[in-house]
Parts: sequence; C-alpha cells; structure tokens
Amino acid sequence: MINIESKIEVLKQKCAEANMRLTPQRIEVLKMIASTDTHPDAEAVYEAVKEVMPFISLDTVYRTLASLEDLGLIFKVDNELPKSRYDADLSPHCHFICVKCGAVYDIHMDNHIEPPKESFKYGEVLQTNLQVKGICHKCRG
Amino acid sequence: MINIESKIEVLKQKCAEANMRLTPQRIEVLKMIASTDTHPDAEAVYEAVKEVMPFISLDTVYRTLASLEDLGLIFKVDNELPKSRYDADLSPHCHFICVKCGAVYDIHMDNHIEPPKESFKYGEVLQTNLQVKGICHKCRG
DNA sequence: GTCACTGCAAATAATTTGCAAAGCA
DNA sequence: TGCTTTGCAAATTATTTGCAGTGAC
Repeated sequence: MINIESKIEVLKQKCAEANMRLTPQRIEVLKMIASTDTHPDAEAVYEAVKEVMPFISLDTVYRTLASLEDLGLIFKVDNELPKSRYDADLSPHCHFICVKCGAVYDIHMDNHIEPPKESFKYGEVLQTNLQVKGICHKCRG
Repeated sequence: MINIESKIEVLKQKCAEANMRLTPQRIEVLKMIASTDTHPDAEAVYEAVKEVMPFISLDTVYRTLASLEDLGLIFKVDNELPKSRYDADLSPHCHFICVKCGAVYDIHMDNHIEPPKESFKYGEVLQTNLQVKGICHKCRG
C-alpha cells in the first residue's frame, strides 16, 4: 500500500520545483489514484473525486493526470484498450491484464527487470516492464 | 523476416475454418504488415495498401485489422500512445518503444518469458511480454 | 497582484457502425 | 444465389484546447 501522506509531500515539493501550484484538485486526484489498486481510468478518477469535490470537471481530471505524469508521480499502465489507466505505485512491479474486461492486477517483484542487451542498440533505456496478459477469474466465470 | 507466402497460406486456412472470406483486402493488409518491421498503425497500413489497391477505404483497414487480430495472425503492440500499432511476427521477441516519437524496434529473444508465479493467482495466463521504453537515437539527436 | 489553474463548451483524433451495393464461396 | 464484406458517410469515444473567470503563492 502506498503511503499517501508522503506521496502528497512529494507532490508539494515537485510542484514548488516546477513552478506549479498545489491545488486541491491535484491533491484529490493523486490521493484517489494512490489509495486504490484498481488502476482507474480518467472517468473513474472523475467519478471518485466528484464525491469529495463535486465541482471538479472531467477535463481538469485529464489535465491533472497529465501534470502528475509529467511530475513522475503517476504513470500510464500500458494496455491496448482505448482508455488510459493510471498507477501511482512506483515500486518494482508488473501487471496482469485481463484481455476480456481490462482489469489490471499488480504482480510484485523484488527488482526491476534488466533490459536485454539488444535494447541498447536502439537508444537510451528509461524503463522496462513486463506485462502478463490473460483471462481473469471473474471473466472465466 | 516473416515468410509472407506461408502467412497468406495460414490466412487462407483460418478464413476457411472461421467461415470468413479470403478477400484481396485481407490479403493485402496482411502482406503489408508482414513485410515491414515498422509496426505500422492503421493510417500507415491504409496509405501503403492504397498504392496497390487504390479504392480500399480506411474503415475497411480498421475492420480488416480487427479480423486478422481475431484470427491470431497479427497483434497490437502495447503502447501508451493513442494509435494502435500492429505486428505480424509471432516469434518470441519484445519491443523497444521510443517514448518521444513512438517508434517500435524489435528485440529478438530465444524464448518466451516465463510469467512470474504470482500471475497465476489472477487467472489464466495467455502471454507475457516485455517492453523496453526509452529514447531512440533519432530523437536523442 | 500576478500568473498558473479551473470549469465550461466546443474541437479534435482515433476508431466504430448503419446501410446499400458488391463479390467470394 | 446467399451471406459475408466493402465503401461511403455519419456516429461514437476518449481526449484536448480556447477562453474568461478564479485562486494559490
């Protein structure tokens, strides 16, 4: 589980560094993503944050997600579905993705994966990630 | 390099099995994807196939890509960009993806990657794939 | 007070779908 | 011939953007 308070603290620092403001919208969006392991999409973040902040708009959610991603606090889960889904857990882990319903489950790992040597032929490596695709228990029925 | 003739042969078989017709559009789209290592998106497939088949429409390309994917002849490369990109190479390999320009390069591997044990907790595993993200030489400048 | 951020509404980009005509089996 | 597929055009979905008012610093 992610420590939300420390996550907000990092947001505070990074906003200051980047000349960005610490708005309640940014705090709530980050809190929401960090407090769930469902890897929500923009719509899901919007619905959840609206509960506590009824006047937030969907486009602010989109903009906030982009800002938080720029700051390195969250990242998009790679999937081949049309909707982007977000993750605030920066520890080494990968994802089980259900190809039927799109559900994303965390698979914890001790270390980040070493990139194959051939990778360096193509450029500077920033990160590697392993993805496991399958059919989740719920969809298997 | 993929053997295109045998790929078309597989298309022929699978179409017959699935009660789908072997149309020239399907043949050309598959040929195009199998004959390049650029992992083209729908638009790029459309532009290339138009050279040899000027009356093909973009929506047929989309439908054809979906059909070929259903038949297991091609698959989407996972990326976090808005456009889907396709690959016809079914041998074990993974991708270097440039986060700036979206270019996709193949990284060949001897074997498919074993899924972490934790994967099986979530459902039936269909495939694993490793992704390497970075900045390609062209974008580094 | 200033300038980044928000909410609203409208725009854009990628992809999908309804329908009638065309073509593979 | 029958039923899948195509091409056209219009619709849909996810996301982005312009602008004027608002609020964090």
